Amino acid sequence: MAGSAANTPMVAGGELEIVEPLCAVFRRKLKSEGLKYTPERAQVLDTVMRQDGVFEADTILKLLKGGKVRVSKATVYRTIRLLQEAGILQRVLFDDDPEQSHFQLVYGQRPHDLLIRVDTREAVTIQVPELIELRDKLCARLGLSPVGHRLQIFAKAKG
Amino acid sequence: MAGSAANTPMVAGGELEIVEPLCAVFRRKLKSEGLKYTPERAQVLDTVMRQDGVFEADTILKLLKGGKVRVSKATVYRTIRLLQEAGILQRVLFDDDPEQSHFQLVYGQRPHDLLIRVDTREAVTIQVPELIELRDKLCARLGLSPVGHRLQIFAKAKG
DNA sequence: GTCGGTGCAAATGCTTTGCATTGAT
DNA sequence: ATCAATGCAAAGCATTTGCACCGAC
Repeated sequence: MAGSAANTPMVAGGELEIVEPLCAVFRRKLKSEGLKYTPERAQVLDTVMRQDGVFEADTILKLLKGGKVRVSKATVYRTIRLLQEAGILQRVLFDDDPEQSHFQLVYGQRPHDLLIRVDTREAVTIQVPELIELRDKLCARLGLSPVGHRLQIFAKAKG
Repeated sequence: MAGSAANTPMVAGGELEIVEPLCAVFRRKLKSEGLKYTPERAQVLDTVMRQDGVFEADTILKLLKGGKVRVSKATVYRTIRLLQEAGILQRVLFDDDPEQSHFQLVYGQRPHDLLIRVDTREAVTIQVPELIELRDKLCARLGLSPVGHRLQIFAKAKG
């Protein structure tokens, strides 16, 4: 199975197979906890969805300034937390910035792994299907159920 | 290649093949930047080395209270940063604790991946040799040199 | 003897929270 | 109509920094 074209790690461009609209996922999560789908939350989700790659809470806040709906800093943070719980967002770790939290979209079941160029600080989303196999096999051997994973590969220009 | 015993992911207990004493690694890094190997830095390194799995700056600080050498909070943080730069420590991400940074030892060339139990919040070090192959292959295809990686697998008790 | 390191405490900056008011269901 | 969500600003907290003194090379 190794080496087949379909199983080869691929860099995912922007093409995304969205099985279900993200807002539906979010609404479901909210409803399941008796929470409300407010215009502010909708607006935050909308802005988050437009993000490409890794972003920060502050970025979202700034993008929302001047939008149709006024959203406060507190609500941005509160909503980001909800989006994490909903499995829509995931925090990402950057070694050189302990202060700020970084996020990425991880909607759908497919994990979005990252290739981070240490020379350019550029982060590209990649997909490594074999990793999921590996992960599931390992969990099975330990008698555990995989819940998810997170991979970051660090690389630099050859030379 | 999949399925061969030698290549199967393994849980690494505590057995560590240390090729070179950690303090030698640290001293070399310090010397290379014209920095000094002080008793405080030695003490922080010593305490860090005793840690098993993931720990926090605050833990180190508390363990150092009452030790032979008095080490301040500032020095603990400054030293942890140096240890990160030296490739001895790496930050680890916990989704539910954005405030505090978590660290783990990553001395030696072997990456220390983590299996995190979401039910018990327990973190176990694992080794996944196939991942390195995968990583190197992917980088090669993109014309990049792998520098390192970080993997966290989240799992819970089966049921 | 020099120059960087340490300790202290104050500053920093992201994130969270309390409370009065507003708004979704 | 009700009960939770929002906004504001203040609080909270891990981490960083300025400065006077101390110690390794």
